[in-house]
Amino acid sequence: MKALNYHPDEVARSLRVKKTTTIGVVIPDFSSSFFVEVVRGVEDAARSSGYSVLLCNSNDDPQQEQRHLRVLLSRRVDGILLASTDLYSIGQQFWSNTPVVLFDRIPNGYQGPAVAIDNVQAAYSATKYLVDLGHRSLAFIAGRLDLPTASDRAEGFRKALEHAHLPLRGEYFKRGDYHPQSGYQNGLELLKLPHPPTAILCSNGMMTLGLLRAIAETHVLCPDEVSVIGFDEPAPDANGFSLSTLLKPELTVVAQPGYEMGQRAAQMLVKTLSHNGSEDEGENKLFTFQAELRVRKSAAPRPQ
Amino acid sequence: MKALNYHPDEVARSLRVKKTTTIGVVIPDFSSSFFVEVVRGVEDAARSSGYSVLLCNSNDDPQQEQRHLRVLLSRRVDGILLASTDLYSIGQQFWSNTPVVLFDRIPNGYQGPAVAIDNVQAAYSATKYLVDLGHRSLAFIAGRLDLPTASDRAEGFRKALEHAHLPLRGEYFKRGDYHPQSGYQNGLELLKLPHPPTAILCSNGMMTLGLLRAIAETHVLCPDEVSVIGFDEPAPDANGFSLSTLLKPELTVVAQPGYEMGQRAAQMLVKTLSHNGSEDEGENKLFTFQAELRVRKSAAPRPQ
DNA sequence: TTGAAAGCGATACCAG
DNA sequence: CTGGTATCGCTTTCAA
Repeated sequence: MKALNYHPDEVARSLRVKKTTTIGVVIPDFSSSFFVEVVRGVEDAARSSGYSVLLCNSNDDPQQEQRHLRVLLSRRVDGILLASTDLYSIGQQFWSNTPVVLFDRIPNGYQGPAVAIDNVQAAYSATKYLVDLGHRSLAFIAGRLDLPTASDRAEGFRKALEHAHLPLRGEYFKRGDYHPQSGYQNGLELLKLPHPPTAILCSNGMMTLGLLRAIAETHVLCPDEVSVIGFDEPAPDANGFSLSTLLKPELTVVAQPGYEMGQRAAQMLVKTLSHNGSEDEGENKLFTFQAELRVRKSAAPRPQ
Repeated sequence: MKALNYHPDEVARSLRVKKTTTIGVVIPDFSSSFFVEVVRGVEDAARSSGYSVLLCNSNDDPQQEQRHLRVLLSRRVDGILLASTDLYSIGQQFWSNTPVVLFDRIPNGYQGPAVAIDNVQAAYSATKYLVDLGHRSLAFIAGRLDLPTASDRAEGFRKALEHAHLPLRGEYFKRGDYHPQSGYQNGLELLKLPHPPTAILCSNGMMTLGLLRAIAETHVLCPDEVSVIGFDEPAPDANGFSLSTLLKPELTVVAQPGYEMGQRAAQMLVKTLSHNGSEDEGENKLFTFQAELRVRKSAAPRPQ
């Protein structure tokens, strides 16, 4: 029979059994290698459970995100993985009874299933690492502060300074928007200050790209004159071959386990689906990964 | 009505109207920033035409690719975008009447709709560029030679040497598999040769990652002792912020317009779908992009 | 213009 | 166990 290639109609089947064995994934930025890694993890885990993946890119636009979610719901995906660009809405409304697992961007106090890293801790230890290297003038380039990832990292930075009894100077605290241009712009401003910082912590990979460009253009020496730690590997590292290790100074970063986060999020969702929505399975809370400080060469002891 | 959030059931609709407004995309490697760029282009173009995207990663495994295609067909996607890892099968069987647009990897003599770059030409001009810099000992790291992308690039390399009346030495022609490890391994072998080449052309981004690592480890100076040109940007360049420009020597590359290729492929597919399968619309042939040689610093005149 | 009925291709159920 | 039939939620058609 099937030798003469017959493919059972999955859409008819889906209509009847009321499930599509499909999960929807919404990410805010397809240029970011962090989110690409997450998607890779999701795809792998989903496939190995027999699920297909509908991929959506909101491009950090709340309207597009809403439209994507509507489409996914219309298509009757069994569940949704979401890194929302519009957390306020997420927190407020419950737009459906389709299970959702949030990743990376989680509203404060969110009770549902989610996976993320401990951003406060991650930024704290990166900052402490710089302090321990002797730096006293530390700058921070923040992301969109309406997002917990950004505000938590800022919080971690603040806390570390406080514990070290170092002042937090206003001109050393920059607000970016997670995109490369803002890393570049804020980087330039920091480097051209009368008293530039001797170390900069940058809140994500895209902005780090911009910051590195700013450093290159101003011919400031890194790490001799300024130390840099970035969040995320700015480029995917395949099989341990990471571009970050080949950069002018090898880049010291706080690396999030993107692939594992994606895998885990997908697994949590699939488990919820097989338990058929029985919400409180114990697994249904926030799962927190630990970020890893990858010490390379871009952060060095404070120059004299 | 819809104020009380009602989402029309797209799966029931699909069953009735016999179309899903969904396209399937199968890529061979999710670590490769080239394919990620393609997917980004596909996603954008698809969404703007109202299509959703089912994403599949074959991981360069023919079996997985077959399974993915079966699933996509079962799910009644309206069309498929495919960079196949198993071109022989593609050329032979016509597994369905679901429209397919091939991208990047096209069997020789394929008659259907497809988008790619002129790989012979791309490798030819990169090689000629090296020859014009005075290099006489040129090496080439090939990809999987069963793939036209790989064999065409090899062909372009050969042709350029021939036109320059330069010999093609066996130990300078390496076979890789498009993965980083093979770029690393072959790179080491080349660099440790009694008479190492003064220039290396590397067939894709992943292998270039490996090659750069080999160069770093052996402390060979690039471009002073060996010039390097890679295919593809090994990292995504977001809004003009490319990591390649921040590498130890800024990397000279042959860049494929991945995003545009993805867009174009999706557009071709969508057009075919709206013309309802009337095959020969004039648009339905191979669309060829031009690769761009991005001259930076990793390729320099031959050392004395 | 509006409303009722048939049917898309599977599954699930019930009777034979 | 085998086979006929209702059903999923929508579009389409046809009749009123």
